[in-house]
Amino acid sequence: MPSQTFFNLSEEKKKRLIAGAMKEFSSKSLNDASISNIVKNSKISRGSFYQYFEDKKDLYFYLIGKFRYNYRQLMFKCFQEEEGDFFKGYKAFGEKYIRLIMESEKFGFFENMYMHMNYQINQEARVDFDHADHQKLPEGKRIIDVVDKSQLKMATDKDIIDILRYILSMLNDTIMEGFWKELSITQTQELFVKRLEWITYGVKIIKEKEASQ
Amino acid sequence: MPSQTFFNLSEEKKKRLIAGAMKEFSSKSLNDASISNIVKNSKISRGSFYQYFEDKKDLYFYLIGKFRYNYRQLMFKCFQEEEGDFFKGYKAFGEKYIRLIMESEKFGFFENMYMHMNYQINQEARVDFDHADHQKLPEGKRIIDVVDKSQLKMATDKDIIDILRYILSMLNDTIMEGFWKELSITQTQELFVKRLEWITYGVKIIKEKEASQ
DNA sequence: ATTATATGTGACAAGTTGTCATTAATCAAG
DNA sequence: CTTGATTAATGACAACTTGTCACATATAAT
Repeated sequence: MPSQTFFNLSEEKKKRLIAGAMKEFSSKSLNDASISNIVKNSKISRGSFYQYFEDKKDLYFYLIGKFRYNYRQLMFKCFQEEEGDFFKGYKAFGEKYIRLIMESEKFGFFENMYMHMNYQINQEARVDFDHADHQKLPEGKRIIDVVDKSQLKMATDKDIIDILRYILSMLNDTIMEGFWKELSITQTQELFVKRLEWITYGVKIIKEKEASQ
Repeated sequence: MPSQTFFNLSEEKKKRLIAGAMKEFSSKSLNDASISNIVKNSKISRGSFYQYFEDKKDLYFYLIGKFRYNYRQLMFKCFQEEEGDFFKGYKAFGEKYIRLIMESEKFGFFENMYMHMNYQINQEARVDFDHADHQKLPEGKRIIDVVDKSQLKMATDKDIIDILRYILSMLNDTIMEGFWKELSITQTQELFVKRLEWITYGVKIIKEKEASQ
């Protein structure tokens, strides 16, 4: 987490630093980016940088948190609008989310983020993120409360959360694939929906007699 | 790709170098590993290293190729044994594959590989791998020829390949999760089978009248 | 005006990578 | 053998990193 010193900074200086960092991270991965470049870009001294941030990762996670769309809020809204329908709700959410990421003016940043994101970093960032606790849903409501559980085969809340989370990781995978193969927004959305259909309805043809499965 | 010079090396020297590299990569990610350590470990000069490999990645991809289990062969065998049944075949393959990775004496190497693998690296390694062309199935047979397509909803071969490939990426995700959460082999296998069931049979309860879906 | 406290600074040690002129070993042919 | 030609090995080097730290400079509080 950035130090208090950083948050005390004048808006002008904070903006300068964020812009300098975004410039670097928009063309380079976390690993290839250098602090030297960032301090040059933002015209602050090296010593100051280390007064604000522990290291490069600390700054990067801060930026991810700052520019990460509030997907929980969006997901909540989509499920609500589709009256809890699992397929329709997630479809709406996924399509909107893909558009937000791929249409963002921070395209370069997100592209690098997705292409170079690994499990380790993702988990670390998530811990950071959860800890910050920005993202509480209104009135303590949880996504799971707005999903129509009667549609799903899962019995426990734990399994429902599991499947929701798993589809989120599928969505992220699909976005990566979209960036890598330079798919259009529409193509990426279609790929996502195809996979969502697989998971929702299954890939196997079930014959009448074994339909009890 | 390593240079011809590397392949011309005496077995002793090659082994020394591979061992020195494995030592480094077993406790560090690709990014944290240093060539300086590798050449120290294997007692070769810095200049020689660059005569054998373009850079750190070049060596790393070579090792991945070398130690990567021949999953295609294994997959082929499993589908054959289960008479092409999609669920049974992939279940058998996934369980065996998880055991191979997590029981390997190269655990540290694989753990680091999985935890720090990102889309970019994965794709680059795959290109390297495909190019090397080690891994041709016997007699030009393809996995798709041994899968019972009549069980699946997909109409085209392209879609079948897509779903097979997608489940492979789900399997890798599950292994990452296993490493991260320090799950046992059995727990990781169970998680995989649960997800495979989701994808195979769908997560949604289908009522009689809409069963035509 | 005088302490405290909070910020800003760049030179620095200790590390990294990739290169390259030079030296050493190996091989082929007269 | 000996002489060239090819191929391989070497470590010093420039050019970059990163994180630290003694010091300079603001700002606030008494």
